[in-house]
Amino acid sequence: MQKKKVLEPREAKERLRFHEKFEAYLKQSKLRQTKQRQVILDIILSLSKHFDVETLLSESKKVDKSIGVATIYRNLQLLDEAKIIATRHFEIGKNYFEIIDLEEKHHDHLICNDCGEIIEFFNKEIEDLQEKIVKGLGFKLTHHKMDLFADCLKKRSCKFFKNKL
Amino acid sequence: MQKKKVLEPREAKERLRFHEKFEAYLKQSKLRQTKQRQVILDIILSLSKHFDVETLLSESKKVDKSIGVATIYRNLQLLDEAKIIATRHFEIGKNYFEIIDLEEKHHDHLICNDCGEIIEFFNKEIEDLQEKIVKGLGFKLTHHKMDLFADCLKKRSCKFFKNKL
DNA sequence: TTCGCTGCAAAGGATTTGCATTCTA
DNA sequence: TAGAATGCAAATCCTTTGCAGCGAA
Repeated sequence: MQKKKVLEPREAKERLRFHEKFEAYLKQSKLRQTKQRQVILDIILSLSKHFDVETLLSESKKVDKSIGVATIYRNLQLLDEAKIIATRHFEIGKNYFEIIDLEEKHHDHLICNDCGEIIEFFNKEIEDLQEKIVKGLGFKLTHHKMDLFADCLKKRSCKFFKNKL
Repeated sequence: MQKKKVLEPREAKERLRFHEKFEAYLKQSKLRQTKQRQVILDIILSLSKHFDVETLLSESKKVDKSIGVATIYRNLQLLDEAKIIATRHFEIGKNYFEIIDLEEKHHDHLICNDCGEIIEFFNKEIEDLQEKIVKGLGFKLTHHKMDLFADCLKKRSCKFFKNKL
């Protein structure tokens, strides 16, 4: 099993590559580069890997208070199409978005019951079993969603626990 | 791996057991039995195992046209607490509900990309791997959600395909 | 000078809530 | 009879849309 990924703050060089990827997508789709699009992607890259609309909107407004919700939603859709972010829904009625690593590695999620922290992991054995099961039922697997919910055994290192101190 | 479960129409005897379970929950919680609650549970038991609010509401209205949405939602919440149904969210913005078998067997889902049909399955190997992964990350698994999305290889037996004929 | 893009506000869809009324225990 | 449950409508929450004006190419 793959080790827990440690999320480092994004470096300038990496951010540039995301901007280039978005730019390329815009050009290819004959869409325009705008100030707002730059700001939104900038903010996304400064947020933690998993974020919600509310956070993105309020952070974006700090840079340019005229940015509206509609622009946020329209561009999240665009970034999803450009495969720069992926849309997730861990709970009812609320969307989460996730920055897709440039290396494009698939992974599943472990969600901490105590603090809601999301940990990514990948396990080849499970992926293989999924293929096998689906095939056995007469289908061809296209994609999947696997979220594991768990209690933290080392409460001291849990974000939630820290907040209680 | 467990075979695909064939869903038989619910027998009167089984329905009675669901009603008894709900009744017991209501009594224990010092809540009241009402005509609407009976109707709603009746309808749920007559629907396919996975259903949505819209279907439940329209079917319930056929029995008692005065039943309102609020009552439906309030009772779905209650039935969830009573562990008679479970709330699911396969896609954004729409909830699905699922009748929990009296035998209470856990299972995962395969969702057909063609017709949306939901097939249940259980695989011990995967369950064991999940435990192992989570433990390795310093957590204790409490529950999980695994949904596999797939294309149907036998289009002829696909609900979606049939509708096209 | 085009259109795509934006902000705003209004519209939507799903779910919830407030309240007067009805009804169960 | 108390207070739980209901139906209705209004209110929320999140997201989408329509439109006139703005701005990138």
